[in-house]
Amino acid sequence: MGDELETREKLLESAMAEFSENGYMKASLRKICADAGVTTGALYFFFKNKNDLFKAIVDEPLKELCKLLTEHYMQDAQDMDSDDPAVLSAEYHIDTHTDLDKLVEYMYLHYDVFMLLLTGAQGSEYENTVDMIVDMTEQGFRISAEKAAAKMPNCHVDEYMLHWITHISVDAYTHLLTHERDVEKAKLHMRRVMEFLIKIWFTMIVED
Amino acid sequence: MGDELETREKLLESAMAEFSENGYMKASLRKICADAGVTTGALYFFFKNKNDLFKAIVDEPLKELCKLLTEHYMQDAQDMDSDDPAVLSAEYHIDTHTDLDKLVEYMYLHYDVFMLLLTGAQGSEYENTVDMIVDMTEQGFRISAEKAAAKMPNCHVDEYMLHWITHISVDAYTHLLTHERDVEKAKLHMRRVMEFLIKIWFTMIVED
Amino acid sequence: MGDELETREKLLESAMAEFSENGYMKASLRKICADAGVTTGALYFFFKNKNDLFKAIVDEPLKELCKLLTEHYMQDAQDMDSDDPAVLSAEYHIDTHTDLDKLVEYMYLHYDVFMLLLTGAQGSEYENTVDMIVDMTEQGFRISAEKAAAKMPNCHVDEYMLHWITHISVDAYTHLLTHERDVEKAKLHMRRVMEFLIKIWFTMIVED
Amino acid sequence: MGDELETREKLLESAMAEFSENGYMKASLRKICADAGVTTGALYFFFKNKNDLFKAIVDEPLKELCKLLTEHYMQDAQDMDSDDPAVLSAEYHIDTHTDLDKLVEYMYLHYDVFMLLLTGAQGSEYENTVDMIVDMTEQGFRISAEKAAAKMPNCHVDEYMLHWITHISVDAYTHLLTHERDVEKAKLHMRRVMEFLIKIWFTMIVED
DNA sequence: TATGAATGAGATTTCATTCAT
DNA sequence: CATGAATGAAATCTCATTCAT
Repeated sequence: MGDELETREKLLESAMAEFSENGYMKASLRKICADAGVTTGALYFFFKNKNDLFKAIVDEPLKELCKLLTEHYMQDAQDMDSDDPAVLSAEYHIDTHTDLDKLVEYMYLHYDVFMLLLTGAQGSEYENTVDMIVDMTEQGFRISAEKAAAKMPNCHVDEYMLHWITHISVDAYTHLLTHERDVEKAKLHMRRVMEFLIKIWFTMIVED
Repeated sequence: MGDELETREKLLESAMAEFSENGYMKASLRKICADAGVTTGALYFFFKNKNDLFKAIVDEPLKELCKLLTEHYMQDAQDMDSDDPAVLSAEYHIDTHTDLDKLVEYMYLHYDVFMLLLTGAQGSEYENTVDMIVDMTEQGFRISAEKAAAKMPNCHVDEYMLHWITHISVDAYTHLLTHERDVEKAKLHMRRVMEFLIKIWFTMIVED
Repeated sequence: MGDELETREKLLESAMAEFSENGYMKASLRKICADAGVTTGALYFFFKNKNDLFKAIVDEPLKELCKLLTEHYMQDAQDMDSDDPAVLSAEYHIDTHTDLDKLVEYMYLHYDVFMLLLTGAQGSEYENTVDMIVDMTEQGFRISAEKAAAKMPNCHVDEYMLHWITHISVDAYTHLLTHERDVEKAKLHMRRVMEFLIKIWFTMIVED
Repeated sequence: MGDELETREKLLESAMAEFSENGYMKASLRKICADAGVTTGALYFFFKNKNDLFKAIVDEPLKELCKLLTEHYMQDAQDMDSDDPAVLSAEYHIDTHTDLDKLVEYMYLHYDVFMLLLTGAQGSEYENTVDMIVDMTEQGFRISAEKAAAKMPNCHVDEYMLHWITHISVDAYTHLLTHERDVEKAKLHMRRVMEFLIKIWFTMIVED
């Protein structure tokens, strides 16, 4: 009993280790199997191929992350509908963005997985994960930004700045993961970074 | 005449294409040779190995870029020695940083090479080029920032913000290359991005 | 059934043939695989690399040979401790060295392997096998010779003659293998050769 | 003037070094050319191919050695025609074999060449040089031995012992070269070795 | 004389994947 | 569920040799 899961689990563990150490491309399935104490046949019983094995490690955490992000951006956009003129101030958003702590917490809960996704996915179907998240984020940002711009006379959203601010906003998380292993410290860093990102955020709305 | 250079040049061309399309690791020397219309032996007459071929493409532009960067950071640090209190204002630096146009111009002059270096060097000896540039930049930033901090009472440089601002400053160039192919537009984008980076820059100096 | 061993065995067979014909260095793994009717991948399932394949052929017989030699030299040295003055006579040793028949027999049992080891190992980790055996033998000879010298007034072992006699003693076996395929005849040859080697043996002990 | 010879000579020198270091097979013509400061084309102007280059180094000394050997063996055989019964004694030959000093001297005059021939010729047309010398020697030995046997009633030459004694006689020179770099010491060693070889020599003549 | 370029065949090794059992 | 065996294609690299100039 449990033996069925054990092999699969052992494979996932050694795959995690190998992928993290060498990245998707250079990772060797042979080594993963050897480390798990099974032969390649076993691996191919549980997983369709190399990519499928990678997916089994990263897909769920990634999906959950996307869910959290979507929720956050939707809330953000909704807030912008408020009549309160404060929604156009950085301070307002700095206060409301405390929910991003949850995001940091989740990422550090699956620290290894996200490190892998962000730094070792080249060659797999996840190699464009960051781009994908950036795209998602950009859509969220655009909606909010356009709502904000509508409240300001003769203003519109500058496309390049939207791109770039989105990019560094997402990138801030990658940077955090790769430079700070401690969750609590990470949250503190991120709060300060977020403060400045929000301040910059409004600069993407420019006069016509 | 010209035949002497032709094969080497053809190899460099098809190598450029293959490396750009597939990245260093997945690039196939066979394909490079086939595309150049020669045998693998010919390649090994001109280049020691795969890495050496890559180096032949990227090394010189990279060296020149580093030179430009070093010069810029040295000038920057020197400016900070001025008694003019304006050196502590963002505006001053926004004006003096127009020389970064030259950097953008140089990068776009070798657009393909820098795209390759920044996005496809994994597996080669250049896989840490971005980190290396970030390190260089961080040293430059730290010197200037400490000089600025010395002029402000009870202030010091925050390490994490230094890291992060350095990172996004360097990253801004990668982002530019990957999102804007036109040099002139690129220069305009970069000027605006730089404005905000400079504004943020002073926020890394915090009260004790 | 039996199929499991077949491929590995076929590979060892064709490897034996190819190594014997061309020596380790010139031997082609491609040819070995082709002769065995499998692809190179199959070879690398069973053997780590070219050297490992060679080892699989020669290691065990070599180890056994070393064991036999060690036993012989230890017995020899022990005999020298005897108070019987006959131990200083060639005749005594000619009688006691009949156990070397076993050595010849063992070598002819693995005739091909020892031919390969002695004449075709250049380039492999076994290229110094003969030197190694000579070293082992020299140690054995030295111990016995010094014991003998101790029994003779004002005598010591001459180093060069020790070297040389050791060398031709070991070499006698190589010579035997390369010049006589029949075991029984080989044993007869070796007995006569041994007679003379023993006679020479005492000449390495010279007056001070 | 002399430039023509210079390149050829430089090639021979670096070839000597490379062959000695790596043996014929592993030696790289590229490296030889590089070390000589020329390109492969130059090499192929002076030498037909790799083997021809090797030949240019070793052929003349080898031919001279063969001449010396032939002369020695012819003299030896002639001596045997003497009516002096002393020719059947070891002592007689120990005295007359002083001319072998010349042989040792010649070999040490071309020390590197003979070392190369004896230990690094595998793969070249000279890989059987030792065998060839053994064959020559065997012919010489056989003639002398048969003349000696004719003087002794009911005696004949034992083939295997003839083989073996020939072999170790030739081998003694290889052993000398590989174990003693000093000519004078080498001559002393060889005299002692020769003494015993001559003593053994007569044992190849056995009763019918 | 010698260069510089190029050939073409070969080497060993690694890999993800498949499949009968 | 898992093994052990095998595939087959591809990888990088090395080499002696050739040849136009």
